[in-house]
Amino acid sequence: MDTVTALNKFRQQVEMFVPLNETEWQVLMPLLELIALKKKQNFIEPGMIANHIGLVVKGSVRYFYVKDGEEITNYFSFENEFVSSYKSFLTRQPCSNYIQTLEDTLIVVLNYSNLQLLYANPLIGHKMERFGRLVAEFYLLCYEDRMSSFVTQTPEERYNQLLETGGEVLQRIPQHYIANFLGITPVSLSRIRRRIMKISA
Amino acid sequence: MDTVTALNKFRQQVEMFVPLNETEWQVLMPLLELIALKKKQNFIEPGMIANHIGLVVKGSVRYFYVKDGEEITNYFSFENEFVSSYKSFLTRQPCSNYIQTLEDTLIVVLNYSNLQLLYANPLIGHKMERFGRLVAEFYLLCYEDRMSSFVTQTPEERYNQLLETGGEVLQRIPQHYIANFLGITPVSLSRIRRRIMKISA
DNA sequence: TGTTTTTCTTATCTTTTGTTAACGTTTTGG
DNA sequence: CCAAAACGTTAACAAAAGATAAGAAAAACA
Repeated sequence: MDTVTALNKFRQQVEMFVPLNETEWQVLMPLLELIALKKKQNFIEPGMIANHIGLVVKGSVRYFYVKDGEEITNYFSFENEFVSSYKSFLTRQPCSNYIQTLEDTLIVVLNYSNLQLLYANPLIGHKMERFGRLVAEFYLLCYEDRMSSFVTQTPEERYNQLLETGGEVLQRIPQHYIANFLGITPVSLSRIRRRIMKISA
Repeated sequence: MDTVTALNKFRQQVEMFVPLNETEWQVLMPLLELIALKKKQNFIEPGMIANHIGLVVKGSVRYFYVKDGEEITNYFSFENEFVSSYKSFLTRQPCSNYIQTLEDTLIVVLNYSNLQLLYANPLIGHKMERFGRLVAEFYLLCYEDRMSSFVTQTPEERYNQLLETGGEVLQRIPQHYIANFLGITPVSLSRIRRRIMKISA
């Protein structure tokens, strides 16, 4: 994928939240960079301060912690989704997790200080603040749903719901990552799958 | 607590995110309302569209779903915290949970259409958008932490962490609500507490 | 292609949690 | 102040999940 296509996908995704006129795009565009990562490369590592917020224009990433030497997968970002260690990015504190590509991945990024400049820019600041608000609100709702699912659903219910909503993406992700995502062990997910098989068979 | 004091607490809390000059406050203030609720009254119920975002200036509330006739407590808001069914408020879809006071409670609220007017107001829109963004980002980080805790921690670890961070607020909340909040049953929390007692004794 | 690594399943055993019910205590509300 | 409701603990049993290990299948890659 060439740079122009990548930048256009970024623009298109921003416009899902706020429309941009040509002038505004000309202010924003020069501040973007394109990062290409091979499979299993890290976008961020523990100890680093997340300097970029990005949009995955091709490929996918997973977020994971290392606890007692074990990787625990926490989240994913796929094509046309934003990617960052928001906590580190927003608080300017060192990150505590990895973000690693699951396949060869292209990410359009905007760095922290440039974003602050945009927020403060009278030409485009109001609209960028709105954009930032709407993105944060969007993810707030995603997180709220997932948070609730841990309280109101059993692991089996969470897995069934993921099957319904997750779509084809699930086929591309190793199952033990999904197990982590659901808050259970890979062995336990395997048992849940067998239970479901027996019922539907 | 009188209205003036309540409104001032609201202003003070907004200024934790963005400073307001007197002119701006004079724009914002007339749009606020004060809601007083007695203990166990509902701030919102399933089926309603959340029309207000509020700040708890006195008292506390809990969020809960009803599943199979059972109340499942999901979240709390205490003094100086914002309160709303964000999903319903932001998406304009009917709410699926209750928000109910735990004690006599005062809430300063701003309704949806007034907030949209503020966002669109050239005088104060940029700053209000920023305020909205920062609040959303703040809760995003809270939710992210809680979400992670379900993936990376055991119920016992979550309870221990809650003891460390929760402070005196925990004393005021019935334990079975806390159990729900941790994603376990009241019986199980009781056992966890006994296990901890034995270890520390 | 063939070898190594990763992934998934299965089995066994242990630990934890859920479920239900009983009991004593505390709180609530008339 | 008293009766009713709510709350927390405990017990017993069932169900589910964690830990560990082994083996088969699939994927990676050289």
